[in-house]
Amino acid sequence: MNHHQHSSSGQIALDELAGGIDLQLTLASGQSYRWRRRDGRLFEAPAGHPTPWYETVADGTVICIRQHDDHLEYFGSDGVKEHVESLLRLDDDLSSILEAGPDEPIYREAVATHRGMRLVRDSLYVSLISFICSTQMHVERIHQMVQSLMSEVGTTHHLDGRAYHAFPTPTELAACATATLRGCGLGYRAPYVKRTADRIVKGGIPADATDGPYEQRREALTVFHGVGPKVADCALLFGAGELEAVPLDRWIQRAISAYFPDCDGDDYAATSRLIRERLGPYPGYAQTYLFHYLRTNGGLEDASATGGN
DNA sequence: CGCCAGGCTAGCG
DNA sequence: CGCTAGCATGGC
Repeated sequence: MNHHQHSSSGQIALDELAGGIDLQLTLASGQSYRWRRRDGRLFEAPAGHPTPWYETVADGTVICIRQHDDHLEYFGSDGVKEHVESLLRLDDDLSSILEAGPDEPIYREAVATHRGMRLVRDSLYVSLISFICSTQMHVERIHQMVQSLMSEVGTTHHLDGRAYHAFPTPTELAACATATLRGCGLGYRAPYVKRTADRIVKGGIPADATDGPYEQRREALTVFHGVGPKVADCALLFGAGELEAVPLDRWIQRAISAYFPDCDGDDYAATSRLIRERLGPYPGYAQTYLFHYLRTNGGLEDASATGGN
């Protein structure tokens, strides 16, 4: 299949992107796990520019992209440019979004350290399965699991003699034996993924999970096995462009006790409301900066000790 | 070796 | 309802 696809390529000047972009940071910050770096070392910073190629397949379109000093270079099958713009949220005015964030020292440190990280825009389905895999797991290993699902179960596309793997469709996942999914490293999450894929094949994603108020959509997504409020928030933020969503994972919970103790509510929904009020007009963006900063810079070590002020 | 990782489910009281 | 043991797996 996909025999002679037309290829397409081009450039996007960085000064056309308000706030610029750090491609490596954006694709290796634990938001999307569908990207493969061609040198196989996604989580090591590249030596310089141009960066290695990053590649994936979305909606049957092969997408390759790398960063130069003053532009992004893309290459792939027809429609690659539109997919790049959408997947990397190139329409976001990053400088305005980051500036509008909360006037909190920990947030400003995170932005100063990781400026250029954009949110991604995957599909709800891809994010849902990816984050079902994410529970009790390191970011690096989530990436291994998803990459394994793509290469073992997903459809292989070819462009100019090179092979690219797509994220498996619900039908492809549902057709897998649980043992196959365990073979991809999913562990106890294998039956969660299988049952969720089965359900999507039979009934799709319910309408109240894709339309309506944010909190209702988060609740609606929990009908899927292996999906609680945190996984639902990740799916909505990274897979449905819901910038209101603030996934309350261990790191953010710790940040709340250390920096925003008054936002510690009685349950997930209550804490979510309190912290969202605190994080400015784009809570999901602020959360992603905090998460990445705390996870990679040990930003909580000294904070809990110096309680005073 | 024991602990931890972008939590959730099931089974208790 | 609220509470929590158990869950697979690999890296440190």
